[in-house]
Amino acid sequence: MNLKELSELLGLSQTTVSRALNGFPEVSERTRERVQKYASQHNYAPNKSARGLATGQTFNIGHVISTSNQNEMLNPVFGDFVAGVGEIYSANGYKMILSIVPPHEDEYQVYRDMKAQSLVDAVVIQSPTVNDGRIPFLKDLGLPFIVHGRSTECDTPYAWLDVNNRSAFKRATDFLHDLGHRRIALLNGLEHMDFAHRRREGYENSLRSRNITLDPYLVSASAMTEHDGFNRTMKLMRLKNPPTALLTSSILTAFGALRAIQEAGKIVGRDMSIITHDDCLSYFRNNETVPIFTTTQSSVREAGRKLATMLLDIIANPDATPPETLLEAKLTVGRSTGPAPNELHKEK
Amino acid sequence: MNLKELSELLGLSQTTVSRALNGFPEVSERTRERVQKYASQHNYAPNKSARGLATGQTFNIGHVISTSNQNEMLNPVFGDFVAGVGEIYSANGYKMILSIVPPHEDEYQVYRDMKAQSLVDAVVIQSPTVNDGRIPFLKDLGLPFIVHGRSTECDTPYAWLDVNNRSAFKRATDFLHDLGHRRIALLNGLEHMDFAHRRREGYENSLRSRNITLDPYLVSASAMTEHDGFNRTMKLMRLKNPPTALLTSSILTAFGALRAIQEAGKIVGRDMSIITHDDCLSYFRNNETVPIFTTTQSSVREAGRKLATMLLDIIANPDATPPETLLEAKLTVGRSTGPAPNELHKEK
DNA sequence: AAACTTATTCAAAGCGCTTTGGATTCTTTA
DNA sequence: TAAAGAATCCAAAGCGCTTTGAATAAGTTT
Repeated sequence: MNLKELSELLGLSQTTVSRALNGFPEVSERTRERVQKYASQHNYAPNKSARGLATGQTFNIGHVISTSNQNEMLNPVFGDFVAGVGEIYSANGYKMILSIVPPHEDEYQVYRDMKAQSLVDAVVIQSPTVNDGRIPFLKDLGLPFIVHGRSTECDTPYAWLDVNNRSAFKRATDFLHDLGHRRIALLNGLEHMDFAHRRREGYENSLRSRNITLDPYLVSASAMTEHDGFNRTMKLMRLKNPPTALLTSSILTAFGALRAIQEAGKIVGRDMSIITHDDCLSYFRNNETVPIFTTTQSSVREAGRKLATMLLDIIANPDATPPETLLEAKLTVGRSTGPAPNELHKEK
Repeated sequence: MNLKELSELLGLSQTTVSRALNGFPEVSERTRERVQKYASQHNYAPNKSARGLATGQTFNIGHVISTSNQNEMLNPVFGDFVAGVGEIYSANGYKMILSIVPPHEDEYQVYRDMKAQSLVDAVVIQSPTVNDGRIPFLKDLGLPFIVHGRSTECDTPYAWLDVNNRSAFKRATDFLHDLGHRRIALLNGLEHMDFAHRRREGYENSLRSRNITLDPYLVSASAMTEHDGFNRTMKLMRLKNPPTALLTSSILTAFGALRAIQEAGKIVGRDMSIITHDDCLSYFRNNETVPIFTTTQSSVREAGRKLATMLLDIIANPDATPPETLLEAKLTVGRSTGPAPNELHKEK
């Protein structure tokens, strides 16, 4: 069923039917209703390609995921982010085009093609690094975009939505300091990632404000896996002078840390405190009456919803100044933090 | 840059340029090379909408994710599956269209629209249930598709790729029986899901072959989260006659179980054995020299690659009989299983 | 009743590509 | 050298929609 057939069926011209369905004012309510009835009855929907060709708008949004770096690791946050974004897209008639870039292939070429083929109206940049090259590139290419996160050292204005990672980690570290902890380890994500970079800044700011010098043995950066959290925590506990608290970048890492601590026969929240950032992943909720972990939390799904809304705004309004949104993470106290064990306790 | 401009630049007709780029034989190699050089030089790529309109092929594949059921829970497997599938798509010029269906909206309507709009050439069905209505629906609609998993009670033939869940769980249960375990708990996924249904069959088959009657207190079905694994294991350990081994459906659940066991001061692999199914999620590897868990493993990413390859075959060859692929999971012995504690041990 | 609005409707062009059927040039063969 | 056959290339139609500019019908005013 196409427009021609539908209009013949109705005894109207294609113009009128098209206008009726697209809500133009110059068609009477009576015929509009008749047209809509027939359309849904015969399950008519305009051909996407034809419409795209005629209007120049695709109603597609591109998401490009590069699997080249860090041995095929996928950001665990990916699923929930996409779910949040996708909700808004489908409520507004947009579709999401997901492009997986295999190892050793050029992510930039994907954007170039998307532009040349008129595949998408805009793209979303995920997992930005410090000084991310994609931002100037897309500006230059003239493809509208928004960044989930930010990119330090990128001076031109661009649209973004980010969690205030610096303040979140400053606050978390302060909280531990206030509990008496003096040796606080940071299990950070890979620090070329912008979010990890900022988290480290927050951590360092807190140390500085308390006049505590940073012990390089206490900070490490790597992929955010359970496995990794376990190994790094094991290593920390074997130090001559181990930390009394850990700050981790992901709930996955936190669970790894917890396993290590339990395996060592220690008790979390007494012998070792943990604060983790929590993206509120749907299959990893930290929402018991008293949560397992003390967290700085910020729902990545909700972030997706907000970001998508911003992007649709950008598309509708391309010449406005790029919007920016900074979300504050919420510090939620759970069972994984407690006062620093005193010297006596530590010695036995 | 469009075809018209490019052909004018080259002093050729649009026909010739189009044929040159699409590999038709009636254009000389010399002009083909010239055309290709100019095209890549000027970053020309055919407009996707125009091409789709002219050929009727979209080179899009639809993935529809419904978030309506089970309180917005996303299948944790989603990310890795999509990564595997997407690799094959992009190697073959296909794009993936991801459609998130918000709660309380009709997934079937999404398929209807995809068909009516000629949005996609085919779709992938994920997370099939027992007697999944989408299979007859899509057949009826005439939209090519493939199922990741299978659907018990669905009698018409359809294309699918699945892990042999029944044999995997039979084998795992047998393995535990061979270690002397007699009270084996099953922490299953939701049993309207086909994979969970089959896993339960495998479990029951093993019990039956050993003449062990099923204790309903030992089997439960729910979402596959860490939280849930923890709670269910806690409950099991509080039974008068607790199990000595657990069979879990996901590595997330397994980690929850492990946490519960450790928190109870027990040792995994001695006081309580665990076997879990492992989808080889990229951020949840179980690949140490001696893995933490004994698993039935099968990479969901690899499954995605295979499934995508099958689907492209179906598209190229629509009238062939629907292909079927059954993958066998690999039983990998790790540190989470050991002989059943003897009665003496159990009594203290 | 004529002139002017206003409300509806429509024919046709155009979006950028592929593809049919035909035209042109270049080789080969009789 | 002419005719036949390949090898190249091209003009134009068509895919299904939106949109421009014009036409018709109905309602209002003078």
